[in-house]
Amino acid sequence: MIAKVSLILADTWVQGVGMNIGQAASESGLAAKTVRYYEEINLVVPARCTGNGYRDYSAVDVEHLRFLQRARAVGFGLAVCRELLELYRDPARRCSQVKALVLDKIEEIETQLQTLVALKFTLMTMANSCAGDDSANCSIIETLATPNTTSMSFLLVES
Amino acid sequence: MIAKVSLILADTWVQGVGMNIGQAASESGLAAKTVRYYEEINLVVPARCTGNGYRDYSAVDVEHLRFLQRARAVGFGLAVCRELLELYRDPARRCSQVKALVLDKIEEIETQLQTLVALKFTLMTMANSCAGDDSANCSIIETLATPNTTSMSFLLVES
DNA sequence: CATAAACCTTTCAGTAGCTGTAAGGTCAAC
DNA sequence: GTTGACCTTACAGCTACTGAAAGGTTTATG
Repeated sequence: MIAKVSLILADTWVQGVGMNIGQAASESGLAAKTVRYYEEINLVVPARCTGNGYRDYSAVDVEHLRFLQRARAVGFGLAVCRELLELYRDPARRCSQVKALVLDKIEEIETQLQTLVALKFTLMTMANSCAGDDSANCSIIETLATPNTTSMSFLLVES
Repeated sequence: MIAKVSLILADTWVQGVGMNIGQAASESGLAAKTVRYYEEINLVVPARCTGNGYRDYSAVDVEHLRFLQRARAVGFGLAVCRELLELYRDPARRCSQVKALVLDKIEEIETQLQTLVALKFTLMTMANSCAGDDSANCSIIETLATPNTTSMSFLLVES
């Protein structure tokens, strides 16, 4: 009897209730490989069809995938995305927790911006002082080869 | 006779002529592990002491390591660093080749800057619209969960 | 009904540029 | 002689995927 019931359950469950990975991927804006990867690291773990072993994504799964896609698109790393997703799922979350993560990220980006602006300035200084002709004399190469306090000194700050 | 000569050569060559990796690292501003890595990928390959197998860096090796340190510090990837180092070593280089690499890098940084500015803008918009209090209602979470044409639409450009 | 295209599955390796760890050999000083 | 600071190799891990190989399933078409 038990075996029979199991068989019936299995039969009715061969074709998944939700969608295959391809559709979940296109609906969430992620690559199918990325979606599999998110399962591997336990971010979004779908059900499985018993018949063919295909992944079976529910509407909620896709919602979570889309959430992750957006969180990644604004620059959060996967560790923070995981936190954000947990907060999203948690009805007892506090808004301040979310905001703190965003403010941290803004600060991080601010730091990156300052670094990039400094790099750009240095590179433009180099380029401007360089003839760019066919000779072997190159002020850029010289700057890279020789300690030059004028144009590279501020880079010491980040070391 | 031959064996004897070899032994003499080995004896006179046990202690390297240059310096050990530790000193080469500190003189170039790189970590010793990084210097070993640069050898592994054939960027700077030092001689070896025959006695103990220690790496033996010449003054020229250290010059090259320092060059790489500077090139990395202004943001070049290792592939471009390799090109720059080859140009540095090449007396037949043309200055324009060097300048082209720098101009490419400036353009790349410009793109990154634009991306980061856009991200920062989005995140600040999110943060500003968020109370950051103890309630579960959070406009940031809502923005990430729901397609919001107002604050996230421009991110579609980079996809 | 056969077959080909378009799906799906797993596993492994690779990307960039290191960094950490383990397990050990060598050297200089006290 | 022994302690501590150096050096060696080799392997694993980090981020966030991506590509490729080798195969099973489903669907559309002739």
